[in-house]
Amino acid sequence: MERGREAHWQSAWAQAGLARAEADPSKEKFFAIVAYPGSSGFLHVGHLRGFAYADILHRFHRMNGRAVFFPTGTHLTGLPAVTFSQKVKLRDPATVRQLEDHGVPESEWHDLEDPERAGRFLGRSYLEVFRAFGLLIDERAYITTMDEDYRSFIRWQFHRLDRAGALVQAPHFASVCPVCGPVSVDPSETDLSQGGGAEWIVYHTVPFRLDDGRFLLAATLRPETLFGATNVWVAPHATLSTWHHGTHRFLVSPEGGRRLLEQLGGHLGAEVPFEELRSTSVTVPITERKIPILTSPLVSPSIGTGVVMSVPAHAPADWVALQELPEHDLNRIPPVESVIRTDEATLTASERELLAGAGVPAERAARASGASRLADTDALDRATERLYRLELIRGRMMPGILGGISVAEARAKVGERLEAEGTAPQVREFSEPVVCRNGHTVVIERVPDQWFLRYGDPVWKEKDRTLVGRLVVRPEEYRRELPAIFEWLSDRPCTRRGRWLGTPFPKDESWVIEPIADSTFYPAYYPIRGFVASGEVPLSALTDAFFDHAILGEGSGEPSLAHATQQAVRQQFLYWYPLDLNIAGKEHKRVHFPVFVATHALLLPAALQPRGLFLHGWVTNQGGAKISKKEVASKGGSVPPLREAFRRWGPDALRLFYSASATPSQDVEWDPALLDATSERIEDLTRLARTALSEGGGGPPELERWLESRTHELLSRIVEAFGECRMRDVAEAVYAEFPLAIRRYLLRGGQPGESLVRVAETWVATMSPVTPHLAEELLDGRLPTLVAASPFPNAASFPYSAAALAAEEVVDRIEEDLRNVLKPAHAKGAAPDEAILFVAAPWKHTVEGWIREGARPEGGGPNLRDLLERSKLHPELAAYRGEMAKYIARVSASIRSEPKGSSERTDDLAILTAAQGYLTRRFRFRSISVVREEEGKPFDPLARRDRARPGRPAFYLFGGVLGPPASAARPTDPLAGTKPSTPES
RNA sequence: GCCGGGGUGGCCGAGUGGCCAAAGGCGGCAGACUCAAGAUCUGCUCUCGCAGGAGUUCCCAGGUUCAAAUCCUGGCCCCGGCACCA
Repeated sequence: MERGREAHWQSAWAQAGLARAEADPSKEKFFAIVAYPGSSGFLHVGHLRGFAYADILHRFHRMNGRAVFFPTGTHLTGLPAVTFSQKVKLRDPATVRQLEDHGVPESEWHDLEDPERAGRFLGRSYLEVFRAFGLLIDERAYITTMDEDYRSFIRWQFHRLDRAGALVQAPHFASVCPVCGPVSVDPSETDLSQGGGAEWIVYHTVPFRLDDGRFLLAATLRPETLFGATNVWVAPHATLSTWHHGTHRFLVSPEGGRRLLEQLGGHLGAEVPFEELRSTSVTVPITERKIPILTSPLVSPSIGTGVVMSVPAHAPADWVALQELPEHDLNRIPPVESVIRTDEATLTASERELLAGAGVPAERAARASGASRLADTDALDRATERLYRLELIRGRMMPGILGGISVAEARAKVGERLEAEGTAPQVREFSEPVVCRNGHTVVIERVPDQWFLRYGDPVWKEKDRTLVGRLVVRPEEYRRELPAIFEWLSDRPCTRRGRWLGTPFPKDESWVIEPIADSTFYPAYYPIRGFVASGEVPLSALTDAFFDHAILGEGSGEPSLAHATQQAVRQQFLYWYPLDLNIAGKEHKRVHFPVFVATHALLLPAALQPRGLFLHGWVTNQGGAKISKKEVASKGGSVPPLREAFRRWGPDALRLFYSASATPSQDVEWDPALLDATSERIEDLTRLARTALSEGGGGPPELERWLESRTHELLSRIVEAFGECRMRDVAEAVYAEFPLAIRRYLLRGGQPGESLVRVAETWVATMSPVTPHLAEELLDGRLPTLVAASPFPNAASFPYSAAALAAEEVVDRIEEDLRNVLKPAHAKGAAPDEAILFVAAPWKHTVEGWIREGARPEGGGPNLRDLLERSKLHPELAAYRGEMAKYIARVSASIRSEPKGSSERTDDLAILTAAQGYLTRRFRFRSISVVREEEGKPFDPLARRDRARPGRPAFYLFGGVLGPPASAARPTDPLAGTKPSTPES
């Protein structure tokens, strides 16, 4: 298709008003959304997959006579737009290149330095992309989350949540930049310049008591190993801070002290040089053992509390540190003994390898990993990780300790016991340094008065469960997982402090509602938005009373607004709600979907609950990773920006690519070569469709019947697949199997004509949901309306004939059999070019029917004797009784593994006679004759004719160099250079 | 660790007990058409096979069954999630 034609059809759809959702009580409705995109930058090819699915479904339902509503919006809440505007301000090179790629004139850049304006600008750019992609979105309902009306809606929503008791305040830990405020630590590094991959590590602490009542507070991931503690480590030349918490005094490194202060409060007191403690010892909690304090370079004061519990039997680093210890220190520590055992028999090969040799486990693991000095940090880390993991999974405590329970249990038990004493708080830390955009180190801080949504509330959860049980969820794997996701769903912080975009939290405007929390219920606002956009409902009327009435049917509505208007709003809402389908990428599995479902479950009555969720995979780069913005660049980048993708392949190729290259649940790998292939495929189909739509004499009636039956079959399958959102199956049927059927028709000698044209028009119409531009282009001028506005083809308008399908299968089957025999023959240089086909005698039909009746699914065929007995009741079969036994024996063995399917009785003689010309041409034979098995005296030296079965004729091949057949002179290689014989009709 | 999903031919990817040696696409090879190229069409693309067949395959090892890619047991490996991320 000429590239410009897409724009032509898009404006034709716009002119016909196809995208405009019109409530029509005489029609069923279909209302689906795609989770609206955030505003972190320009869209790329990865973003369009969900939109493609949504549009395909909306188009399908529109063609089926439903009123459809496909709205969208832009999510401006949070930091993404802030960050984007910041990058514009700083003229970040990658961002500048994007602006240039998208043709944004430099004069407008200044405007984009404002976060809200930048976000709105990005939202508008998304709409342009959607139009160019051929989406039929009703833009009258377009929202951004910073629009005044949307914020009124959100305020109302939070009032309702509050009234339902869903909001609570509680202490919370959060990542915070001490200078810039709260930040989100995630791989997209929106807020960060470093450390997006950081995880939270939660350390247990172990308080080692000094004689004067102070505690040396060690941090550890494995509190259960305290039974094997031989000493405590601090860094050489360390100075320790005193952290006062409650009535207790703890000695920790200065950094550790600050961390505890941030997370747990208290205050910091005197600094203590380690020298003061050098010769003292401490008491291990629980065991009450006395152990020394020693120094080692293995300790980093900045990690944890800067104090380390040494367990040389189970921590490779401790073991190695011990080897480097001066004699006089070594003498102070108690003997090293294992406190955890692992059962040799349960180990895998690689685990056994880790624990090979003699010594305590840490010693073995260090040896196996090649770590002998503290300087071997990589090897030590490896040894540590493997041993920790192994002992956690397989380990049990030694029999004398805690009764030999498993390590996992022991860890929980020891942790609990320590905490119960009030002297062993947990301390959190990032797994790697995290640095904010402005270069400050991000820390974890306690927020005492964080607002939460109580998703964990048991009463609420019960409502979730009920709804989840009723939801239609695709794909199936996700449906299975969903109940578990709701079990895990727990209270979520729903507000933030800082310079985020968003709606101020109604109960306390010093907070801003957090991005996930303000996008849980918004589909309910879409049906109303049109009234606001048109001015029918002024902003001032968007009060709680208004929404109570419009969405919940409660109260009498907003007094300042005409009753009739409010009735209309309410009707509109009730027409479109419930939402039929919420479509989103798999990243929303645990983010958006659960809270979307939960909020609906809480706020709406059963009849208005959402009906379906649809989760799709990503578009990934060639490594299988989700596409990131960095990869998108017109030059050199592996993923082109959308404008260029549309220019190169056209929107239809992209849409087909998204639907056809993987099941919706799977990721599709972005591969330009595949896009090239897809767009070529569209060209192929175009040619085929044009041929099929041309004038001509038609084909033999039996062939047309077959084509129509195939069309019937395919249409049923397509409609069914649409209904279950199996878009890949749709694409396969429409873009692979349908053309295959048409090619077969042409190959079999069918000509374009009335029948083929009707089929081809139908076929092209089925393309309209997935490749709408192509469909319009091909049927341009042939339909009274646009294809997108015409009814979806109906299988019932094509007669279905099982006999016609069965007949074609007979031809297909004989082709396959002939090919099978010809292949080895040709390999040997033989080239038969004449064939006699023997059609099975009528009695075989009868007998084969009996065999099928008698075949038992659990195996074993019918009894030979019974069948022969039965045949005695049929005098007309008497003559064949001899052959019959042989035939039954041969056939009943193989019949079990044949399809039980169509027992359609075929008139093989008529079918093959009709296909004679085709077969002759196809195999470039000189002649093919079809005879009844029992008739005449055809040439059959190999006695093949006995093999004939109903639907599967026997044959004898001869000619070429194969044999000395009836006629003598013929070219030795009839395949070479021979023109196909002209088909007789 | 816990929860979930997986491992299929050169590649992508269908396929949940029987025409499955396994759809479809991509790639490759060959042929037809053509002065030629391209496009298009046709065939082939695990091994063997002068008669429609046989052998060995769907991560590995066992098992159930007349029959296993599909069910069961054990193992190995991979991916995702478990956070103030839309």
